[in-house]
Amino acid sequence: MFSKACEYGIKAAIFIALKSYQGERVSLKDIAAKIDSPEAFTAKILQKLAKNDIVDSIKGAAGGFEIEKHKIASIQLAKIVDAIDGDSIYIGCGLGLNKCSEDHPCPVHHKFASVREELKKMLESTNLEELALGIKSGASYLKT
Amino acid sequence: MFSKACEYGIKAAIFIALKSYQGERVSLKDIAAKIDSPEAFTAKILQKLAKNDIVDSIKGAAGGFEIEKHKIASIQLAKIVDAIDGDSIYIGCGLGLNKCSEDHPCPVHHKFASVREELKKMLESTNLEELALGIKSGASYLKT
DNA sequence: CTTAAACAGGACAAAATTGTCCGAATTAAT
DNA sequence: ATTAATTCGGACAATTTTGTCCTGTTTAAG
Ligand code: FES
Ligand code: FES
Repeated sequence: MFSKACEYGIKAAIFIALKSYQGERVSLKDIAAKIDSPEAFTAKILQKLAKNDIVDSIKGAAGGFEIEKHKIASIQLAKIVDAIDGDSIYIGCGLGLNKCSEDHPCPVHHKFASVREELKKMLESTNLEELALGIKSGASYLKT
Repeated sequence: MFSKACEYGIKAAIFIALKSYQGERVSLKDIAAKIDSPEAFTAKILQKLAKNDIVDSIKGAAGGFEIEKHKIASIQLAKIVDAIDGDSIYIGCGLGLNKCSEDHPCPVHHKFASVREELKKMLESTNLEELALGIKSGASYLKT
C-alpha cells in the first residue's frame, strides 16, 4: 500500500511528534532505534520531511529533529504520504492507465475510485497529534 | 496499490473472459497488444493465472488462453490479486509491523484496517463477468 | 580553539520488481 | 513427417526501491 520509505516516514514523524510534545528533541539514531528502521535510509527520508516543512532539523551537537508543538495537530497523514510517495495513490489509475478519468475509465474505475476516496479521506482526517497520543497512552506501537 | 504484474494480470483476465464469452480463444500476442503490456512479462503472469486455475492455457498451434464460460461469473477480482500479489494487501500492517493485530496495533491500525476491509470487500464482490461486460459495452477501457 | 556530536548529501551496493531472450515442448495443419 | 504457431520455463538484463558508507558542514561545550 505504502512504500517502505513512507512507512518509515510516518513512524518517524509520529515519534518526533511524541517527543516534541514532551519538549524533547530526538536524534536520528534514536528515531531509527525506536521505529526499528535502517538508520541511513531513515536519514534520507527525514531530509524529505524537513524539506517539506513537516519536521525541523537542527544541525550540530545537541541537534536532531523536532516539530513545533503548535503544528503537531495540524499535520495530516496525507501531507506525509504526499511528501514521500507523491500523489499517485490519490489520483493514479488502479490498473495503470495513464490517467484515471471518468471519461475513459478502466474496468475497475468506479469500484476502485470509491475505495481510494475512502483512503484519501482517512489520510486527510488523521493528524499526527492523535497518532502520537495513541503511542503515549500505550494503545498502539511503533514496532514489532 | 497493486503491482504492475497484478495490473497486467487483471486486465489480461478481463480480456480473456471477454473473448471466451464470445467463444474465442486468445493468444499471448493478442492479449499483450490489447492490454498494452510487455509480451514476455505477460506470459509469466498468465502462467501464474493458469497454475491458479483462473485461466486455461492450451499449448500448440491454435492454442492460447481461455476461461470456461460457466466460470467467468464466479471468478472474483480477489482471486486474481491473491494469485499474483498474495494476501499481504489483506492481512499486512499498513506501517509494516510484522503482523497486523488488534492486540498490538500500529498507530494507524483502526483507521487503516477499515479502509483495507473496504478494499477487500470490493475485490471479493467484483467478478470477471461484470468487468468484461463493461469493456464489451464500451463503458470502460483496457488501455491508454 | 579544539573536539565531539550531530545532520546533509553524494556515491555506491543490494535486493526486489519489471522486463527480455531463447531453446524446448506441444499441437494443428499440410 | 514436416512445418508453423503457440505456450513453458529457465536464464538473463534493466529499472526501481531499499539500504549503506563516507566526507563535509554545523554547532554546543569545554
Ligand atoms: S481509470 Fe482506472 S481507476 Fe480510474
Ligand atoms: S497493526 Fe498496523 S494496520 Fe493493523
